[in-house]
Amino acid sequence: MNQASPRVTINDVAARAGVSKGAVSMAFNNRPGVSQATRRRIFEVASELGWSPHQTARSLSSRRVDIVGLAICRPARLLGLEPFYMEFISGIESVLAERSCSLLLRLVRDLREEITLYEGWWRGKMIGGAILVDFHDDDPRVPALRAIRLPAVAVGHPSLTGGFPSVWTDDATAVAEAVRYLAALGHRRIARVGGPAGLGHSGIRRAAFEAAMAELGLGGRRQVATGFAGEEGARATHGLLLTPDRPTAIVYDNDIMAVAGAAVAAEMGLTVPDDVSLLAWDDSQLCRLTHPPLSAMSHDVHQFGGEVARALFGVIDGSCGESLRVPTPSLTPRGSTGPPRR
Amino acid sequence: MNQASPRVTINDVAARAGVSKGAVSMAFNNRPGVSQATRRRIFEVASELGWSPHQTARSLSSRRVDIVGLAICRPARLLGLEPFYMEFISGIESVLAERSCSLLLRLVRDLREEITLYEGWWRGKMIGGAILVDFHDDDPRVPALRAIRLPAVAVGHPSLTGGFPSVWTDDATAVAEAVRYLAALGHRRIARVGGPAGLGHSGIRRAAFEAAMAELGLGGRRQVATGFAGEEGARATHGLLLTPDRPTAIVYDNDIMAVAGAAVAAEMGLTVPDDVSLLAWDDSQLCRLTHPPLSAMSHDVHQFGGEVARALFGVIDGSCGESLRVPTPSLTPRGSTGPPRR
DNA sequence: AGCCGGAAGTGAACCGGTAAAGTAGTAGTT
DNA sequence: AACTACTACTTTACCGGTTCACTTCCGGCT
Repeated sequence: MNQASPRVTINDVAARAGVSKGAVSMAFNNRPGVSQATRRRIFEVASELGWSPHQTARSLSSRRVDIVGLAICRPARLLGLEPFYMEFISGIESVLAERSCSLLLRLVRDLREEITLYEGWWRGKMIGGAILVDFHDDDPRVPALRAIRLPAVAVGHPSLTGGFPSVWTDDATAVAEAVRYLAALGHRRIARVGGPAGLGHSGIRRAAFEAAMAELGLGGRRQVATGFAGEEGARATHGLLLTPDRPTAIVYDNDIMAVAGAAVAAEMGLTVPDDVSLLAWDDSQLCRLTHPPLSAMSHDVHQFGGEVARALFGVIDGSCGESLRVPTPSLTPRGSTGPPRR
Repeated sequence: MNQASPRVTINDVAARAGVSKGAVSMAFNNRPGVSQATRRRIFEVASELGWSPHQTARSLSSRRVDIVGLAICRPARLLGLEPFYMEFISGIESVLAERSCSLLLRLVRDLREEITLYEGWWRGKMIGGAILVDFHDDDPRVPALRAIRLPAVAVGHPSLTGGFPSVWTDDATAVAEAVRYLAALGHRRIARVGGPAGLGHSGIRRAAFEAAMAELGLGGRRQVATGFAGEEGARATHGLLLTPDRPTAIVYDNDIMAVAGAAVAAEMGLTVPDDVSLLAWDDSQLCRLTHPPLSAMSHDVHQFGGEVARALFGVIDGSCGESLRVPTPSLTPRGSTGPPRR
């Protein structure tokens, strides 16, 4: 009866198995140097005693940490809504778990806080590497985190991530496809509701939209830069639909804004897609829960997260520091897009 | 020129500041024993050298960890949609950050995996405590995690959490309020679309619904136990609305299912709320993005998360191990509920 | 018999901090 | 002057692993 089993350490296991603690260590890191028989005995004793290696001690001496950090800088209320992140995180996890790594998550309010956080985590050796998201133009994280040599993978077009290896989707091509699709349906007044102006990928999409519209000879296009929140999407949609030559199709930068846009259209007595076509982005299940279901530029966010995690491992163990492009979001037409009413 | 500045440790700081490393340690943990002047000098040197204490080493000797664990066991795709969790997490974070703690997050597939994970985390001293969510009837986590003495706070009614201090909302009262509200509007055939049968809080709500209906003398009530996914909510709604004496009001267990329910109603040509009233639960912003906006039993999930974190600190430092009830979800009527059509 | 090589295992030195006991030095008390 | 009480440190022993140089032991080869 181990009445008070205070804390069992590698020493207890070693003693009980009749070996030195070095042997136990070797056994548990399956390194050569212990016979099969001894190895087995050590494992038996360990499970008998309910011992697992103390991660903290382990990483102190081995100088590797099985934790990666992720800071997300968006208002909390907004994050909850955005299906993207949870799915992204779950994708990351799925790969981390393979290596029994864990994810340290923090929601921050601004980039300064994010920088401070990463500095602390990295200098304090709490994390082995980090995942950086939501790049801005002239992102202050780039110089700050390069300076401390934080091993990191960025999410976003390589032109934005200032030298951090990145994983990205070809948003420009996807936007062009979206525009061409709507144009092919007969739309000529196409608008776009995008994320904040300073945000890198919003900028890319914005430019791509301009270019695609120009190429098709479609003037009068309108783009709105807003947040990512549903309410902002609603406001933007409202604004667009109240203009005299209102657009007959709207492309959104995420799901939430598109859903909000659909509600606004309904409220204004407009029929989707006859009066206005709506095209969402990301394509979470949310798109299938509305009526009509939303057409979307869809991509596999879960897998995307997985690739990011894999890339990070490449950076951490130095085996690979290349950027990686994952499949371009592809058009998934549903009920919310169609030819404009005559 | 520190060409290769390999790693600066407390020793370097101590040496450079002309004190012992003990002094540096005291200064950085603002403990008495160093004069203001020395303290200041130590900080100067530290920032000059870009040193922060090595968290791993620190927690090895001080035997405290500034990390708390959270495992969530729901299908990934589903999690992304559920606004609840992100908001909950952000609430937790807001309190953790005050103590510069971090959150270790993991998504698991089943309770066995969750148990294994917590055991590993706790035995490996990776976490100082944990947050347990989604209790089931006879939850296997209870005996397993009590056995290893994991400091934890549970989310859910104390009757479910097997002795773990818990933070909970009075769902039973809220359900009763919901039912009485709908009955007062004139509804007599009220249905409920709930979460999985085995899930603790679903059970509580289910029983409360039964009781409230019985009390009002309303028979013919119907409850469906399903998942939490939108599609499941849609299917359940579909089923309910196709019955001959279809309900005139439906209460959902979360936002997503209610949104999906609204789409189903629209698809079937039913008007909300005239033909059918819909009442959501949790009340994320999603409820305000549909048309009509969804009435909901709303509560402050962000704050709820915060209380959970605070309770966990109480458990970890032994100052408090009491369960805590936070405000009961309150009715927020919007456009999706109204009197039934004559 | 003597030598070599490899497998199995030991022991001690770390990793970078914290904590607690010990030491000056200084001021106040009687 | 001797004793006490503090403050401001220093010293030293951990915390619980990993790593690496070094010993043993054993079989095979010449």
